[in-house]
Amino acid sequence: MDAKPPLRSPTVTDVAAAAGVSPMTVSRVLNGRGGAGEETRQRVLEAAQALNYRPNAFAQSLKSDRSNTVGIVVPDIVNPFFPEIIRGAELVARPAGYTLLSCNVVEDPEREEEVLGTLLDRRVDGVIICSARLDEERLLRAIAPHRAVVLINRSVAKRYAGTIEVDYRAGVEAAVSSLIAQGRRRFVFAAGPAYSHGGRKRREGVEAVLSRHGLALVHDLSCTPDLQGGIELAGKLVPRAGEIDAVICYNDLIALGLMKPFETAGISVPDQVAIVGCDDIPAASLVTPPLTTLRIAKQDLGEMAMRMLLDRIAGRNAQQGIVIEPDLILRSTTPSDLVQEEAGSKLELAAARI
Amino acid sequence: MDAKPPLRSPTVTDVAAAAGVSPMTVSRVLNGRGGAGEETRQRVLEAAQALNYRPNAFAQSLKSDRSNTVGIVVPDIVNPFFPEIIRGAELVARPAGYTLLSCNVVEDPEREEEVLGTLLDRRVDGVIICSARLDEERLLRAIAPHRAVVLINRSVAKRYAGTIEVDYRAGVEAAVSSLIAQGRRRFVFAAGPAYSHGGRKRREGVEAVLSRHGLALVHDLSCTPDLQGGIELAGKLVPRAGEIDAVICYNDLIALGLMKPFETAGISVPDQVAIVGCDDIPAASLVTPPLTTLRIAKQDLGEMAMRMLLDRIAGRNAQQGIVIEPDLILRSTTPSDLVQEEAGSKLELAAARI
DNA sequence: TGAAGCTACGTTATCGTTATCGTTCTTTCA
DNA sequence: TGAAAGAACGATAACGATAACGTAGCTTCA
Repeated sequence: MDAKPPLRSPTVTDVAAAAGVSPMTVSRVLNGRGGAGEETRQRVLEAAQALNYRPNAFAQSLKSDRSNTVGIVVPDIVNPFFPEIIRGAELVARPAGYTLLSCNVVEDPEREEEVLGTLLDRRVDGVIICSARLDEERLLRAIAPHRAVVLINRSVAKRYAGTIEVDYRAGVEAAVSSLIAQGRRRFVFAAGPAYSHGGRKRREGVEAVLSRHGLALVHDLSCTPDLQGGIELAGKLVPRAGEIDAVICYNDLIALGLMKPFETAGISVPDQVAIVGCDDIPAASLVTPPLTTLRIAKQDLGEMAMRMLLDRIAGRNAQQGIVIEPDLILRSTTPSDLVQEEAGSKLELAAARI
Repeated sequence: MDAKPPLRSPTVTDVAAAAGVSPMTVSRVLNGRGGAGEETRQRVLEAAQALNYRPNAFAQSLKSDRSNTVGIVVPDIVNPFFPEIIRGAELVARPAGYTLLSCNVVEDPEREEEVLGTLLDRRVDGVIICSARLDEERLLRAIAPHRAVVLINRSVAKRYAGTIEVDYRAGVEAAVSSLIAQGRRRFVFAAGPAYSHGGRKRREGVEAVLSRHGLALVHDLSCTPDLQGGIELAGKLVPRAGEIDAVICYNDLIALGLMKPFETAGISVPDQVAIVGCDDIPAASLVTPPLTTLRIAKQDLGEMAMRMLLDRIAGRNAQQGIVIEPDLILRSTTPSDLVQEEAGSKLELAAARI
């Protein structure tokens, strides 16, 4: 129990010496490949146990050309949307014998490229990329050398990657439709990062419904997809509050960022201005008034992505693209005759769209 | 640009062949060790570029016995406290040439042990462990084989690991003192995981101040350190609301979890019951009323931990233990004659304690 | 009884990199 | 002019694990 940091960890050779056999026999025993006598097997196992032997993953990977490691790249680990995805992915990866390497890109395309390179150096068996911010060409170049790729919220030619997309467009259409039904006409779209694929889908959803009603966006403003972005955006919107009556936000963080400044400025939500978020992060239901938003099954998303990735690594490219539908969660930042009960309330989108 | 997944990635030998030199020369050039002629250098660099060569990290690690990888273990990546720490750690690790392997333990000691083993298999050069949940003996056994270890919020004999601790005890004392000054007498401690070291410190802080005033805890209840835990705890506290006038919570999530049920039950916060959280996660300032809490510089914490770890990896064990002080952020879940302004308000603890 | 077949191992070679040492060729200066 | 020093590079071996093959000893049955 006197644990001093061991200068060198034991190798197969050490175990072999201790058990009085060849390294190969140790390998055979430890990998359960058979071809070793029962008595020898016991001796080897005891020796390995005694030395606290652990196979060197580098040596194994070098030989086998498989790292049993998969990567997941997220734009910002501090955004509550992503940790749940990571958790889902990990929940699937670990029982399958894979270690998950999660990489944070801090919303920086350069970093995204760099990180995909680092993952390549580590010879990951596959990568999941969430909300890739790179442009098409650089993205393709970055994923090309990878053995298996799954993209979340980004589409790309099928041969390059599997995709899982949230049908933001439909979700946003449901939200906007519901607001129009309640008489709102003067919409603002609080877009997130300009290069976001999901952001474009959301905008399409807003514009589609508006144009169907002969309306157009009053403002289309971009900001960073975090609380600070929402706060800054509020600075621009407050002076023009009279011109608007609804804000559709790229995500919940932006929406939450808007709320305090609006309250301070005496802009009442939802009476004067309605606010809709996206993602349904935990904080959305905690604030006052609780935030109307699009719920996405984040952990499921991570699990599905990882299952798809493992399939692709194994050469089974059965599922090429999955689309999941968000649920419109009506809370109190949008006016409503019937605000849903909080517990377990879900309005299936399919139903919500006409 | 026709990017089909390459069956085999190029090796030094491929580059060497392309440049008409030996593999050794390629290695020399790419590692900038000198000992290569300028003209040769150019040829090699061009060849490497053309083949899109990337050194195999496994082979390098196998030779050098260094992985340039460090691990960080957190109890729950979905708890907003931890992603900020991870981000801080990554911000320091990457420029130093290290890849960060972050592992999620889902509040399970078994998993913690398993994960430390996995990291060992990957031959990480060091590990940061946040809020280790393992008991002393198993923790020591688990960290012993690691080359360098830094513990966040857990102490252990100096020879085994560097430590960074938040002085929760002092922080909680400040919070409780301030409540007592305002006439609160009937305290509940909403403890988190029973095996949490930081939790014990917090309890000590509460009890120290209470006993100084001849008081004792009315209830000492444990729950999971997440929203759900707070909600469940509220179920127990609501019926006994008459017996209490202040709840000190293990963390903000528990505190936030209490608030909605309290509101629903007509228990007014802070008039009837004051609530104090811990961590100052973003949601704490967004809810109504905003949550009084202990602010911890989470990203700094991650950065410091990583710097300490890199020092230890390099053999510089200068800093053995660091203690950081939390700031008591007085918001509106505690009564106050002078509620602090939100922007930039910090009450330095040293000052807050008498 | 002896050839074939099987089991239980050991030997060798290999994955990709790089430290070490050796070789060749050029330069330098007594 | 020749010995010594240095520069530029190649050959070899090793990191740890294991696939492929080799071999010794035993069993089996014509």
